[in-house]
Amino acid sequence: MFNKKQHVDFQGQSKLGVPPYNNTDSTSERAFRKTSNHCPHNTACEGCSSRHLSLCSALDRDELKDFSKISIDYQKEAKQIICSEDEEAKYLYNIRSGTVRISKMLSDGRRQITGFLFAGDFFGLSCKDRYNFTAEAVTNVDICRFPRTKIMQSFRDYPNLGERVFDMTRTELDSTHDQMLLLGRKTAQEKLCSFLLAMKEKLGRLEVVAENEVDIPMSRTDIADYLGLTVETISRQFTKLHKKGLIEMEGAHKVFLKDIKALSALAIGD
Amino acid sequence: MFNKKQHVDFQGQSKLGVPPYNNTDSTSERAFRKTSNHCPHNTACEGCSSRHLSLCSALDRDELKDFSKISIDYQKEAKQIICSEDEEAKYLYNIRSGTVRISKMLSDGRRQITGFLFAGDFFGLSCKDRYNFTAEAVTNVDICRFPRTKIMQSFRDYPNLGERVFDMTRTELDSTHDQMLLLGRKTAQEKLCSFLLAMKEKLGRLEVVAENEVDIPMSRTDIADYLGLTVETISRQFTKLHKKGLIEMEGAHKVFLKDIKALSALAIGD
DNA sequence: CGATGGATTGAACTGGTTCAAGTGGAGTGG
DNA sequence: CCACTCCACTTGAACCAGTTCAATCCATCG
Repeated sequence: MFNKKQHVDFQGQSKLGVPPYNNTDSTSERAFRKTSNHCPHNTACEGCSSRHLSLCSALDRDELKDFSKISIDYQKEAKQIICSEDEEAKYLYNIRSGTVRISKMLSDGRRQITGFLFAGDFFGLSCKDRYNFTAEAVTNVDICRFPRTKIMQSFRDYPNLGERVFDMTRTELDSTHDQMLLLGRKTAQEKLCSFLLAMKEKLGRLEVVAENEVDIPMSRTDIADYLGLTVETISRQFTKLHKKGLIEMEGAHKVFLKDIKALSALAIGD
Repeated sequence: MFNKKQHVDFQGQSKLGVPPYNNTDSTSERAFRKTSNHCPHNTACEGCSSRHLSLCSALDRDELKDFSKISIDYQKEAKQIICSEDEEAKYLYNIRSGTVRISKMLSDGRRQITGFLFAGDFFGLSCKDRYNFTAEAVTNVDICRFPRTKIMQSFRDYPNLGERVFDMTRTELDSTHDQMLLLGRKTAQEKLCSFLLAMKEKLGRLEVVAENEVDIPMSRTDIADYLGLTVETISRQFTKLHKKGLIEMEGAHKVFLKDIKALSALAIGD
């Protein structure tokens, strides 16, 4: 695969499941220790530590060293734009830490967030030569960027890597179908329950927190635009779940899921 | 790529753009002549004519002959199930002619159709070992089926083929994002206009019909479940577009788009 | 010709939106 | 350290797009 190629662009997002390694703040340190999916070479090597994250386990150490050379790392502050719709799609991005939102807009400002991405996820893998989405930092983020032409060559050079990314793209496609069911057919309450459980699942792999605690990084507006609702509805549904005794809040962003079973049932409309 | 592999399952749908070749009814004959993307070996060879369709241009004639051996062709009548959610995911399916719907359900019967597939499209490409969707024949369909284990090996044997399928998967992922924007943020009218234009686009490649004619193969209920609306709303929106003079109907399934420009504007909320 | 099932139409209803006001916590500056 | 501002969030009340329920139409088929 990838021996010859015309389309070298990118668009796609996938959960890669390997949190940042060389991040120095304590949360991320703990986060790294939590996952079992760290540097597969058992050496905390340079490649794994800084360049490509989740992709590293598809490569051996020497391959990794070469592969790392084509990327650059940098930061974006919360609310900054990483790339915009219709901009030339030059790069594949891999998130090393923080939260990113991927969105699309209608001309009158209506916005749909198609996904939230976390440490280990990548995006920018499309077949078009322009991004057809906007990516923005929700929190401060560490990013790793690969020129799309070069990474397409890497997929050819390292078939395991290409195969890994293909796997992740298919997994991502699966989850967009779940999201379509949510957007098209679930009620506001079902949507919010599904969201909270999905966040617990995703963030649970990256952060060490109490069993049923979820630290939601994004605003109510973001949640609304992700679930196809308004801020007001999100707020009311939080209140409703609280009154039912299913969740406890601490500020607007820390949620304790008091009854996972009941929330799961609500999430699928049982 | 695809030199070694653990996950060999499938889930995904992609537009491949090559209509059936050896189909004998006149519509399909014309359809075939319409596309320029036919047998790339200029021989109307056995492989291209019956087994794999859209994938054939990624292979030379000998490769194609081998590749064809792993598939079997068969038919399904309208309304029959091709594969079901939670059933063991043994096959990748390629549609040779007809229309298929891919859907997901909630336990109380609410249904979301995540996509309609036509000649040249494939599905069943997931990372899970069970399908997480149901595929049903909307019209009578000719299908070509590949055991997933064997086709994964084919991707390794013929890198061009694997790369082609990867491309198609990414394209499919792109279009699911457009659909999420539609489901989450568009009004009923915008949804129907978007749908009609998308159908014109897709079917226009497969059928020879008058410039602005669209022959919609699916029922109002299917359209509703695809757009996240009810049958009644679909019906009312058809009437509304007709009264505005933007479309003309002939029976419930033949639509003439009288003003593509206006419909396009309505589709994106301008 | 009556039966069956999809499509349309009408009328009442409602979940979620819209608009508007109020609350609370973090940051700023006097 | 307090007052002031800002902005995200919450709450309330009126509204409405789309749903629900019910009746009817209409094409096909035995």
